[in-house]
Amino acid sequence: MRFQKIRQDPQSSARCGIITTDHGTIQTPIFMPVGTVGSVKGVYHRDLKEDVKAEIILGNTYHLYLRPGLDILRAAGGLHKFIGWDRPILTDSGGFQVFSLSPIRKLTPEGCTFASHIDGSRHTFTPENNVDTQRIIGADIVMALDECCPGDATFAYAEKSLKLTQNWLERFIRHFDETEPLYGYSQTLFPIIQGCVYPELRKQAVEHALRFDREGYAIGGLAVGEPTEEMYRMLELVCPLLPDDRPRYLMGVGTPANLLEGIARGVDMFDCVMPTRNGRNGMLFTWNGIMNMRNKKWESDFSPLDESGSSFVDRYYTKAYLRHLFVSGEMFAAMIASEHNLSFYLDLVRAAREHIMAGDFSSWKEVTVKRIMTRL
RNA sequence: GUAUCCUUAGUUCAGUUGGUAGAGCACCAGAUUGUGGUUCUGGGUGUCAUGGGUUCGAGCCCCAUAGGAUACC
Repeated sequence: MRFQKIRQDPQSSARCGIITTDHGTIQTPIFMPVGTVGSVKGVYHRDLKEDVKAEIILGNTYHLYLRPGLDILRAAGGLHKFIGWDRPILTDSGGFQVFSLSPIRKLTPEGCTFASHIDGSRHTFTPENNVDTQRIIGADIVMALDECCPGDATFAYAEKSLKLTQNWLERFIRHFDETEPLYGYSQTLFPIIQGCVYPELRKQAVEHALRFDREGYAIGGLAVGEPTEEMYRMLELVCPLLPDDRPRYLMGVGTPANLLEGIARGVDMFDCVMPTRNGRNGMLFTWNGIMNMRNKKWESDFSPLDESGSSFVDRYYTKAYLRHLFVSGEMFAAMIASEHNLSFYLDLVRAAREHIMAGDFSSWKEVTVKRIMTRL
């Protein structure tokens, strides 16, 4: 993997760049649709590429490890071949899922033991076997195994949690560097900066991670219960400490406003379930604001979904029709909403890139944030 | 035709010795940030079939009418 920074915004920390992987290039800032189990829910790969214009998607180690399992993934020749996606893929390690999904979990210095949310069976992730697992999945970018500390954790808990994450990171990197990719293309690994909302812990986390000199760094443990302003403060603290010539990935974030504010603070990569999950539940993000498509007000609004959107679905389907599909519980509703929202998120980061290149990102961001977060 | 039972929110139903009604679903709104097509939160939207009567007061008791169910001629 290679990152080439192309342009720095003079008024903010926003920047443009290009990530090059063996599965193609990614223009940053970028939003990465989440495809947990090897599927961006409800969207054809064809539409993801040609309509949404996704440049990279996510998979999840926790889910893929449980189903279909490593034997199938290895036999398929890795996740790219298994799902028929030839552009870059990033996999999360599953640390967050162990924290958010498993009914039973136990963290030890060795690793984390958890119960499957599918059948209750017990499993253990260690940094070492997690590397092996992500080698088998074969993503272009793999994430270190970490503990995602809750946003309201005490300093003492956050400090202890960070120690564990740092210990796991050392072992993860050691094993990663001792092993080889399995399918003939290269993989890179991003450490994850934790530290909750405590500046000294975040600083410590950055210093520790930088010792390993990796090709990119992730910022985790944000948008997990802390106020949004705290998240922005942490980004303002962490990003300047990270090397200018490496991409920064803010994990799990966020709203359209979060993306623009993150970009302004120096973030290059984002992922979030919001456009797809909230889309499935009827929430549409547009340049003019946010619509709840289930609302009665759209019942007989026969105007296009989004006049200023670039997706095929934006002009082809009407608001009244989409509301009808949601109220009727049709899966088609979720498909249309997902495609629209992902298209909007990708449009949003593309517009951000264009304004960074044009040199007017900051002023554009100020007016745009207000507009896109309006409730329609 | 006769007998018995039923009729309460959009719907399926609950409603105590008579004190002017409640639940599930639906509906209306809100939440959702490294995904379990979820889940959570808030909102009752009513001519108690209709018309009379008894009573201080009726969804409840009495009479009539309408509609429905079952059984027997």
